[in-house]
Amino acid sequence: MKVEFYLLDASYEVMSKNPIVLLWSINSKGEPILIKDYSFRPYFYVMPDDGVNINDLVSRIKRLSKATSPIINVEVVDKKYFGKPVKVVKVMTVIPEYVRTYREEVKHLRGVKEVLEADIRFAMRYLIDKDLSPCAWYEVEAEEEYPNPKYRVTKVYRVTGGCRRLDRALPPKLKVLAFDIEVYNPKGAPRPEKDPVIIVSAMNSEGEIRQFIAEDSFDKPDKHMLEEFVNYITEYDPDIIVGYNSNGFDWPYLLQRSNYLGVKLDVGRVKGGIPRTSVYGHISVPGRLNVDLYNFAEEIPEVKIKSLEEVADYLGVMKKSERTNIPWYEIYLYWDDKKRRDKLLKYAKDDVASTMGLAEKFLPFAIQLASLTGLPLDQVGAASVGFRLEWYLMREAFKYGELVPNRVERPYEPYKGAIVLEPIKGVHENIAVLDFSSMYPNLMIKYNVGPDTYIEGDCSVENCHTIPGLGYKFRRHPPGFYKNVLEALLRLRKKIREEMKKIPKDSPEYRVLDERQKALKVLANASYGYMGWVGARWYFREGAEAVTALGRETIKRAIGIAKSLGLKVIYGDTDSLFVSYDEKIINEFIKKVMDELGLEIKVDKVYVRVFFTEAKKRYVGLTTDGSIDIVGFEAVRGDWTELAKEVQENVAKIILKEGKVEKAIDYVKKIIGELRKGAVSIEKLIIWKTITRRLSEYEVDAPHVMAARRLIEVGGKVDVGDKIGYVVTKGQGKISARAYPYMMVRPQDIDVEYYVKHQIIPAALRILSYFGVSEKQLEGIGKASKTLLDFFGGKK
DNA sequence: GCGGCGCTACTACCT
DNA sequence: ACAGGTAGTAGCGCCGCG
Repeated sequence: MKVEFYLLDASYEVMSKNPIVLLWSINSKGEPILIKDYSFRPYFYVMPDDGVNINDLVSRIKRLSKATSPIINVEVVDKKYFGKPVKVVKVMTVIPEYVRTYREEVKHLRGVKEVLEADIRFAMRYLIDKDLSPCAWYEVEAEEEYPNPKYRVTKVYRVTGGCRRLDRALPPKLKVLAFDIEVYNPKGAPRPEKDPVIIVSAMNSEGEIRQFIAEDSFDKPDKHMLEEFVNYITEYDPDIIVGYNSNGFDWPYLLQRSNYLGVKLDVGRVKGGIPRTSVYGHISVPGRLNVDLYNFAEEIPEVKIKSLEEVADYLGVMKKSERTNIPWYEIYLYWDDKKRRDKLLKYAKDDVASTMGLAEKFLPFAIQLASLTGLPLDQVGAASVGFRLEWYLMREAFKYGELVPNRVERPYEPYKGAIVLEPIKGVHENIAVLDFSSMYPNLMIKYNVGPDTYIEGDCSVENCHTIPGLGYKFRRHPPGFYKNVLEALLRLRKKIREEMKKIPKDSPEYRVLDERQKALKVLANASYGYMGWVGARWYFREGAEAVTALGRETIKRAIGIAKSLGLKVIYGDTDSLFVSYDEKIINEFIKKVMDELGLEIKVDKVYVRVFFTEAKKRYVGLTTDGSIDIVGFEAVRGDWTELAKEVQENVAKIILKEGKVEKAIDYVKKIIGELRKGAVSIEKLIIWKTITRRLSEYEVDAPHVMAARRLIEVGGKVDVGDKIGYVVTKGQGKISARAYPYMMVRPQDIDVEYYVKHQIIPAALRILSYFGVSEKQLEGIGKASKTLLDFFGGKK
């Protein structure tokens, strides 16, 4: 019979010494089903040394076979390695774990150059070979098996025939369960062997919220509640479980705590299977997709502090003003005081509702990324950009008959990057910002850059591109791996964008396609960085170096064209140019760039006014719709106080919109006055900085490091990657000696003068000093400054 | 013993 | 744990100083 299914995840089990691939899926009715494939066997490739008798090697490999997992097939196959045809030996065994064993033995055989594709996990191997992607629809020839109570699914099938992809864009209705735990934490960081889980909140796709609450007993107060929660999960039977930082906190805590309590966290679709740590540091729940939404929040650069409430606020899921908030270090107080428990429950409810809200925002994109890269939904978020692209490349390599290179440790080799122009400082009016569209991917395509197209030695102009300044040569034909892959990605994206034009913008299909084209763009844009990443399987420094060299050449020639047309170039960075805006000339410029350089350049935006200091990568622009763009300055940095950022933004607005320097000065003075009066709340004075290594590894006692140490002294926990919020207190000497975690400081102990001198004044002067304003003027001792009119290029 | 200077460490940004 | 280019703050060692 034919079975239609939407693939969620793949895993495998070994039954009586045979591997069975398990395809966890949803059928057309939305029911969970399991499709088993008994026929697939693990394998890897062996690359022989040059001149080795391959048949002799084959027989020597055969002799390694062991009874527990025999080598069932050894054959010579034709593949390609970096584009060159090669004969390799394909070694097949039975039990997936034995790939490792045989790999090690084969590696040491005489005449073996390399062992390849032995590090691809079995379930993923299956998906690649069968061209199956998670989060896509298929139809397979299969037979129904007797129901097995071991699996919590409606039906179990056994694959009997082929599988084909269905052209169905929309996913089935997936059951999502959001959850969030609150833990008793009187000593700061909670300890699983001592501190109980006090509340578990769960919300399902139907919008129902359930809260599980600990008992008020001294002995294992959370045991019963955790059992109830486990029951609830299996009863609701979600396809996807989402949390916020659940891989980093909730799951590890639940696992340790349940271990201590003797509660079995039997929440998967395989009876008795418990969550366990898996690849990319994510936690895998058998048969379900455990997605940590924090991974996706990390990819929003606009949000600097990635707490659930900040991210939910930014995405419009739940406004900060509408939610109950309790600082984490006070949670236990709300639990201890029974009159305040209601508030704690409300807080927990808001958290889980926000989490579900984030799921609605992030999952559509995550689903597209999963179906594109072939990584299961629960891994795709946890995998870094480099790994996502790499999985995509591995799938493509299989289709081209290309062997996947091994990951090898290499030394870091720096190379030259892009050009950044010296800006012309001051205020400029009517400026267009032009960008090359996907400059690096297009250069890679145009010059056929890649490890397999690189030519050492002589090559004629008709046959090769030569990279300016480097002399590296890349053959023109045939296209290499990167070119093939990138063209396919860009072509597909173009096709999707065309399809989108045909359907209504508010339809679910439109949204799916939009998320898909975004995912395609992410992959294409990562290709250059990936090629220059020493950890990449397809690392190729000369290629990455060639791309940046071509980029520099391209932008230089574009500047030349702009100048020849009489456009004034104000600034430029990598693939962008800021030029005087004259529609006619700009159109001519765009055309000429296309004709002469063969690359597309487009007007990204037009600034009515834009202001530069002498610094690169920093400017403020007033757009045609009246909004202010701040780029690079303190106002957009997460490690400056809210107060300083606000001051700088307002100064920028006053200057660019109204041109009133005096007004800006008065405004800054007013804020300084308020600060000195104590009228500024402590939240606006917190400096947030990331801890990027273990505290013992720091060479200098920077303020945020000292603050982190002080947090640990009082029982707090600091992990690599955490942001520490500190304030500077009164006293003498180094700032680090006076930097304390904000929750440890009373408002009257804040060193207000530090904030005047090191936050407000520098942030304001960054812009105002160009207009002749001095620190003294902001401090109060007034002196006339120039008016903005003096600075508008020659106008009167 | 201490202020000034230059260098280094560190973080976060831009494309 | 995709790249290099850049700005900026604070710490720290060193120098000179009767």
